[in-house]
Amino acid sequence: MGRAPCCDKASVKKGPWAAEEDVVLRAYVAEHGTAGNWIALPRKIGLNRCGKSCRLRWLNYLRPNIRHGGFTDEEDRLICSLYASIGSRWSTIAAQLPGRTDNDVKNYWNTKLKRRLLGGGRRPIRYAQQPRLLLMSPTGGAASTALERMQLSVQRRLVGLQDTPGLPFYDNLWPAQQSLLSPAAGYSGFWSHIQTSTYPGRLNVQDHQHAWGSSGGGGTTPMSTSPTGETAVGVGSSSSTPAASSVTFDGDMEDEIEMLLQQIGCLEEEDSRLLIGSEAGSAGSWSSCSTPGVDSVFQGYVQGHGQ
DNA sequence: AAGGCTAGCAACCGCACCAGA
DNA sequence: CTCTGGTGCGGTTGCTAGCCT
Repeated sequence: MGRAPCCDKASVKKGPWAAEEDVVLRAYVAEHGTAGNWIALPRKIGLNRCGKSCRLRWLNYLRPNIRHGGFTDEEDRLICSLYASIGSRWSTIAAQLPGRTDNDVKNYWNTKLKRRLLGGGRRPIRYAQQPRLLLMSPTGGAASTALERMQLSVQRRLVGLQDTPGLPFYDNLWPAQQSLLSPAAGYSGFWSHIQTSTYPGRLNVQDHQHAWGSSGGGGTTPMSTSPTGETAVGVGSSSSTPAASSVTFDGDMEDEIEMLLQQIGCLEEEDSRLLIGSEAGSAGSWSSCSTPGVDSVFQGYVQGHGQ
């Protein structure tokens, strides 16, 4: 049984806002503010609208100092960098862009940036003959899109992962990193974010959290090394030994990801090879990203979810 | 000129979280 | 502690204008 709807959807007006409605809403909010109750607001001012609709209209369109369109190159870079580091946290990303709304940023990403990054000239995925880094989904399948793999790569980089064959993922982290990322320490947001944004409906965070257990460490190994030498990176696999998918990505796909990462200006060429290839090497630092501020946003995001 | 297609964007939907009763 | 209402957020939908054939 679901909760009661916030309004009578059958009787409230839906669809595009009329200019008169905008005037009424803008005038009221300018004079009285929202008084902290959007649900009651439309009744007060005689608008036949849902309170949530009023709030959305105000936040995304009527609020002062809103900018629409005309995204600058700097904003493009910031959006791409933040998306790669924290995923589709549009409100967080929008907060870094004065005058931009989360809806605007989301639409801009979905219609322009994503297309620009992944658009024209995509090569078909070929199936590899040689062992390569596998970016695993929790169900054991490879991450299906270049974006997903890009996110996983960056996330892997962000937790300081290094390729050490035979060592489970979490055992491979520094103690400080383990405690930072441990759900036991209260930091579950990062993983739940990964679940919802990277693997909607496919990632079992609880399984992932189980990987630490109460004593931390052991159990599920979201990163594992397969018997064939393929290194699988996953988050919260429900299997203690994630089956290596038969799907791997050959040079073309790696080229594509490398290109994407280079396009958003976050990786030096040498670095991206370390990320994507199976060679051992240091994970580098996100602070080397050419877009200023991304590190601090990510750290803030981490801290915010750790409280 | 007309029909189909696509991109862009405003708005809706549903879920999660939080605070207060 | 539980319930309930309000809010915030991300994903999705649907409309419209412009482009293409």
